[in-house]
Amino acid sequence: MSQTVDRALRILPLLAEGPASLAEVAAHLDVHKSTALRLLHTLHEHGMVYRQDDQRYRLGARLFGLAQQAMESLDVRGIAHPHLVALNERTGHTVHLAVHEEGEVVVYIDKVESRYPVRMYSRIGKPVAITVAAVAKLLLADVPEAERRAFAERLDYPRYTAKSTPDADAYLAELARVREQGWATDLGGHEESINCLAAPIHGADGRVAAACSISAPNVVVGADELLTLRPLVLRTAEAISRELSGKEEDV
Amino acid sequence: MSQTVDRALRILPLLAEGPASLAEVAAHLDVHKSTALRLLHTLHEHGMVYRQDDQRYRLGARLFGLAQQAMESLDVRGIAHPHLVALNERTGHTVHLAVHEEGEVVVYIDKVESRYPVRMYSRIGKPVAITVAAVAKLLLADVPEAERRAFAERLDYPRYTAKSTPDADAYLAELARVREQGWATDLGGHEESINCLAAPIHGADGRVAAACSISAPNVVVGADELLTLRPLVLRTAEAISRELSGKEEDV
DNA sequence: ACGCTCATTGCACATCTTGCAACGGGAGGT
DNA sequence: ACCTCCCGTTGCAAGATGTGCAATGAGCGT
Repeated sequence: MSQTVDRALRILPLLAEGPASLAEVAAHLDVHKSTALRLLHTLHEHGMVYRQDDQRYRLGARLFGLAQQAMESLDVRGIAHPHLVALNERTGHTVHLAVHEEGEVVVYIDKVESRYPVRMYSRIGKPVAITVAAVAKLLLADVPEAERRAFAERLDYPRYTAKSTPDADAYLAELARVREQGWATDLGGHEESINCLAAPIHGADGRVAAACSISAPNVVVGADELLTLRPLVLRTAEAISRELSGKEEDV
Repeated sequence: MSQTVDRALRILPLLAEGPASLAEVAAHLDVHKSTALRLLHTLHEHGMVYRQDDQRYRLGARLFGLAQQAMESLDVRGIAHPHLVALNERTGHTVHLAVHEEGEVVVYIDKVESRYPVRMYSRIGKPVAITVAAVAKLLLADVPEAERRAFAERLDYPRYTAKSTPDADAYLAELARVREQGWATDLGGHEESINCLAAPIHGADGRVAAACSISAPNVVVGADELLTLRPLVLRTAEAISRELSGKEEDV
């Protein structure tokens, strides 16, 4: 809606991919160099971009700080954290917390590392592999039918592994099942040797506000053994839901 | 420099503190509501802000993703990571990696958790307590004399603990010492019971490009015992420096 | 030393942004 | 149930603001 701001913001994803020179930025925006310069200048003053020694630009530290602060101020996160730690202590596995946001993105907003030496690669703030991750399935299974359908059609279905969700139809079927049963899994769909088990966290309005999961590599526990932890994960999610909905707000 | 973009960007730190309504945003910017609305709209389209159910705005998931991507594309980070993991494996303590950016901010860009049950609170992306953290001392000790002085004067010196750096003079003296000896510590200056030991990572130009540290609470190891790990930390930093400067780039 | 590329600045034009005023809808009070 | 108040939203005209051009300067490789 605002041309200038729109252009300025289009610079950020470009720089996220790696450093770029003024000329590259101008070309990307399809504007004159002087225009790009002024936009970069403004972004720079706000610490959103950083000018490295070779005069190329990359994203600035301010961005990290903002993202950080924003995540910490999320309600769910603060409430859920102790429960996630407890779950990690009882199972030893990596625990994740994720939320969905209209922009078609699911992101991890908290993580407690596995106590086993094998660690999986994931990071807070990272967009989740939406077509395969257990937490993503739960979050999307909750969006209204029509939207969900349109959304599924629009997605890419990367074949991370042989078990990855192949297409929209398979995904919608999976979402229906997940919705039905109230929990979700990802058995080797993202990384061949890693299994996840997730449960939904409900807000006061009954809708799915977040989802938490435990993940473990095959070498530590097999898929069936992981599934035996289902009651534990579900109970954790329910405890968080209750607290989030304020059903036990008192002292 | 660009008024519109400037206004749009001023919205972000406001929202980072917590959700705000349209009216609040407009008041904060000192502009008409309709103006604020259009800016928010543009930010929204880019996923930078999110509109919650109560119609108030908060920062959006896109921001997390951008920050994430930007951090992962930092050279130092990729190079340093395996070394940090190795250091963690040998000592068991929490390992941090931090960089400095002109905007007067030092941020953690990587972290490997302690293997001991006691964990410290810190998070990737978080701005570092600049006046006390060991990594901050190393990074600032390297900026040119004049700038360093001006900078130190401008800072606040929060008394986190009794051992926190009290004022600019003390800080400058500490920086001089750190510069001299080539490593830094924070002995209970940030949190009473936590000690850190940091070493500098040099870029190809010889300047300090980053710093890494190990941290441990008193209950696990005392300050003097932590200091015995100095050679290990220094060697880790040197290894990263060598690789970063391309002094052993080959196959 | 020369010529190249790339960042930077001043300026006049017009485009895009701005604030106003009017509309609409939801919540809360009577 | 009605009315009223508050807040978000929209159309529009005025002009401030952002834009592209062309010229300057800095840095680098030949």
